Amino acid sequence: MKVAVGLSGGVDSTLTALLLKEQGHDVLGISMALYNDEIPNLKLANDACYGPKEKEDLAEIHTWCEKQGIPHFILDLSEEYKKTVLKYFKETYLAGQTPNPCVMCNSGMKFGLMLEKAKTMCDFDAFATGHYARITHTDNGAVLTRGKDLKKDQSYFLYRLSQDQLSQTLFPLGEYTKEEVRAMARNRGLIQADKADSQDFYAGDYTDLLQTQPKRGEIVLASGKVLGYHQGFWNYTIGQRKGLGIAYPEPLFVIALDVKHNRVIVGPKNETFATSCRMTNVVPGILMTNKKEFDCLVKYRSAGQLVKAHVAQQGADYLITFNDPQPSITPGQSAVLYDGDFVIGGGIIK
RNA sequence: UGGGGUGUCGCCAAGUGGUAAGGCAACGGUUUUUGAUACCGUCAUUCGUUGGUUCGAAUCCAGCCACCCCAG
Repeated sequence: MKVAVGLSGGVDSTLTALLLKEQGHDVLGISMALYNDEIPNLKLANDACYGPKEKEDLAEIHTWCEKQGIPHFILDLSEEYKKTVLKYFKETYLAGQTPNPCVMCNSGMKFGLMLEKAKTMCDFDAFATGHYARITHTDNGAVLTRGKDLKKDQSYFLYRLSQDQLSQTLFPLGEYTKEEVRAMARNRGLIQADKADSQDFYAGDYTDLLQTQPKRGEIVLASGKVLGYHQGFWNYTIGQRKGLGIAYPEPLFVIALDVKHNRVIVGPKNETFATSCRMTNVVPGILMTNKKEFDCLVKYRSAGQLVKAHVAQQGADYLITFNDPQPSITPGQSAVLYDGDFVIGGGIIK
């Protein structure tokens, strides 16, 4: 089979390409170039998706592909990235919400525009990436499934993939743990084997991307009592504790952002809890077809735990009611619904 | 300038003769394909100041300084 592999230059995607090649597939590599110099002076960092370091990473992976005899295509998608991910990122923060850039990049760029563009340039039967997730094929269609390594599972970032996207995708690493992947990479002598693991969306100050001017506002308790000042509500996210700079008898967390008055509302831990939230812009998986109300597990923050909840459709949206009150449910973040390892669907918290 | 009170880390605050708790904040790190959370670590040789008593004081005494309150 002819397989196109999305290559970022890290251990995971590189090993993915190698494993597929070892399995006898006809492998070709595709990478996106996202950064052009339009936003100047961005921080040069080793482990971020977006930034000036990209050029170096692409050169490295290109060289590696040449040595492996893998055809490699670099697609310039910087304009598209700006129009989708960066715009979304900026608008969400300025609306007082917290974006999921990785989620949007996966569905819109990697499995979206990049895949489309690649198809116009070359021919392949399937698309593979180094994500830690699996796809279960059923009679009704493909179901996104958690990776075997639950510590590294990335299904949360992939829930917006459509049936069409899932059906042509391979996640070879979904069957392995990160440890096993690193070991396999070392055994094969991959220079990326011990590269730093996680990559941030952007390594520098987020205001570099928002391109806003500092604007002083109040940090207040729910009662309205002013405790301090900030330089723009968009620098905060709900649930945040660090960086408030306020000395108080107990730790304070951001509980709401008041965009209209440029105020950050804070409170002690017990004020961060809520029992329900509304989910909009929902992408239903096939397990959600014709279901208006059901119990399931929900992950409402990327590094969060799965928690029990009841989901009920309300017009175009869904109401999620948690069995136990949950801390810091954040508008803009994704809520992903699970049935065991299977992803039922997901949406954006309103 | 009569009376009373207070002065310990950026904020709050224990400690009343035996050699500076704790919370918050901050900083550093771990975890994390979202700057959340969580976790680990660091953070006053010094207690407004000067002098005295004592083997030994942040703790006792005296002067001074600062701030607060009540009176005038």
